[in-house]
Amino acid sequence: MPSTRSSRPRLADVAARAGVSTATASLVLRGRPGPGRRARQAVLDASHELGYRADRSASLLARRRTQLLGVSMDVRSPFHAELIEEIHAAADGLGYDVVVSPLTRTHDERRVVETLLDSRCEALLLLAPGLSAAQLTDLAQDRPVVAVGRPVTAPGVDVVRVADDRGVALAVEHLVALGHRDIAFVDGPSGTISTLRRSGYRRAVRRLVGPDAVHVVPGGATEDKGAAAVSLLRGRPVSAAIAFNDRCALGVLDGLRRDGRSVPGDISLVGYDDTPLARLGTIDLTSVSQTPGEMGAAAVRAAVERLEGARSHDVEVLLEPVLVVRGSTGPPPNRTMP
Amino acid sequence: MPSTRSSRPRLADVAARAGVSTATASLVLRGRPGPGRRARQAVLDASHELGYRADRSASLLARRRTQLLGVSMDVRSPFHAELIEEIHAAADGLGYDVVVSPLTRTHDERRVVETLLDSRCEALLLLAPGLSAAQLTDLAQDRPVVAVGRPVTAPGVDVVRVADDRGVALAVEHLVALGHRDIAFVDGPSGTISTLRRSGYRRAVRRLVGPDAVHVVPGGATEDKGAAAVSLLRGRPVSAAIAFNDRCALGVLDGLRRDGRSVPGDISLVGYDDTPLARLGTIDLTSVSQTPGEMGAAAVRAAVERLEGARSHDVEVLLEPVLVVRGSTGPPPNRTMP
DNA sequence: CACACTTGTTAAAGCGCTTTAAGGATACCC
DNA sequence: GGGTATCCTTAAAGCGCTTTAACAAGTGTG
Repeated sequence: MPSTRSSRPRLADVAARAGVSTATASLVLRGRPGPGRRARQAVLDASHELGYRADRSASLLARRRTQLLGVSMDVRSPFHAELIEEIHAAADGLGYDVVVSPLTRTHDERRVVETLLDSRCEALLLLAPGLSAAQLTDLAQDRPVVAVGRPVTAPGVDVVRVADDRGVALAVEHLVALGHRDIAFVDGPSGTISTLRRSGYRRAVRRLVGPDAVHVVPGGATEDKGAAAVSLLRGRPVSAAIAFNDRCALGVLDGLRRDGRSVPGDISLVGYDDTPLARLGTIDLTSVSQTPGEMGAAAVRAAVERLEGARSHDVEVLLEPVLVVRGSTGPPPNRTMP
Repeated sequence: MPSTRSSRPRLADVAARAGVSTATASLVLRGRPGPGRRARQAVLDASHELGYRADRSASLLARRRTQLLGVSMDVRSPFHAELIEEIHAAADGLGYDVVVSPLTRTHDERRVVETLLDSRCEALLLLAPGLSAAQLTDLAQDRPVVAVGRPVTAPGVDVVRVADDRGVALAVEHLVALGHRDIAFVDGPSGTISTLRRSGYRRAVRRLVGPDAVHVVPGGATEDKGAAAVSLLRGRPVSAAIAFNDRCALGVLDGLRRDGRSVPGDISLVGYDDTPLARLGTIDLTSVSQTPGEMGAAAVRAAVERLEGARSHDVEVLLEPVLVVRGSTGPPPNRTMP
């Protein structure tokens, strides 16, 4: 009996209209081999005429595999937004679907993970997870877990991140190539990431300029910390600065301008993260990109490899950052380009 | 038989362990009346010991109502991010759950809506939908549809938005109260929203200053348009400007500073949207907020009213904007506060 | 023409939960 | 002690789809 309710058509309705069983209809609609030309066409027509769409809950429930990847994200982060796009696209290409659950005031990471698991996803991609290594390992007991963008050592958990030290080194190389020799680093907040970036800076400057050229000033992750760092930049002749991230760089930029120093005329400036902020016409900041495209693809790949049994050992995917050159860097003053 | 698979525990496992039927277990776990103290406690204990979590697909499938609200969002928009937070919180409070599907390069609005419908959500909250009025009306045939933040006239569709003209009027009132009389409006791109904001400006200025004080200069929605508008501001003595939105305001701000004019010393500036950008320490822009908290709550309320049969006619919820005063506005130069 | 093979199709058994109608206790009253 | 109202509890029937195993029907063989 075709459903008389005004609700959406059921698979049974399509099958009835096509004059076949629901089994055949199901096979056809998912492009599985089996049904012959006649049946196939009939089902397709019927489905189209009825405007049929499979009920996802029912499919998921009946299917062994769900082919669903659960992604947690900080809904406020533009970087996560970019990652989501890329993850979506990459998953699509591999026949997986994505369910995202945003971290909000009312839904902390634990709750988000639960929501994700409740929707039967087969793997978890956690963007910059705040969970402890132990919690992550625990989660990874029952399904693949990929930590994206956070350097964490948790057995069983795959990690996809960008080489922070290499990113800062790129910035140094760029500035040195422009002729700079007095390059300062405005440090970030204490933590793994700052440490990696700072040591990347140290090593690159030592190598390319000399051991005495290292000049790290305290800063932070926000504009005000960057602005505050500007006064510390006066102690030594500095023709360029690399900031911990774009927000910090923005503070530095603003502080410099208030001081009457022009960027990049008097001083060149490099940020980190390549946020939309950096791309704004009025800011136009040279910045190090974490290549969200690569990260998203790598994260999906890591999860799918595990799911399809192609790998059972942990992996850490270390991606190469890319320097995006914009208007905030140029040759140092009192010098001409070679 | 308790499931021997290593998978998560089933309801049947909990029931078995508690020594009751799955029916009782289900009732207890959803806090429904019926089961007595003993059974209740036994189920709760068993569930806890097993770490049981209900499978969402199965619940949804079995339940009549899904109590699910589908939300589409532009994953890049910080404003949408705020809305999502608020919607989530509001829905939570009314016993509804939210499934969000982000608009991305690979998933346009049509596809997002389909995804949402496939997950059995009972109503659609579309943030700034791009669909035509006809398409929206069509969707609203089968379920409540709420258009959030876009003024659209589509029969059957509820609309929740902020009164754009009132927002600009607030800005004018604030500036006039500070003593300004020469207030320019940097216009936005052509469209409904610009029209509303512009006319709000016109009416407020006519009323509070005089018919000749109206001064609209062409602008746009982005920084470069704002910066370009600065030169047009020189023709007339202007002590304050209201920009179409924050991004445009940012351009104006930058242009003014380049001209050597200080904000708010020489000229006061007001933006629109109260984006995180406006809150940055170095920008500190007075701006009109669209009150995402109110919008989210109103949108959820609109959907739930329809779902629970409390209303069957269309409704347009027009919210009052709020002016957030920051450092970019002050008294005009050569004047003392009264 | 009986035999094994394909190939196309379907009946029926779930997936894990909710819900309804019916069944068992228990207690209370006349 | 039988009747009945009150509580708890549960068996069983789905929710809409997928999948497996079995079954027709058609194709060649010996």
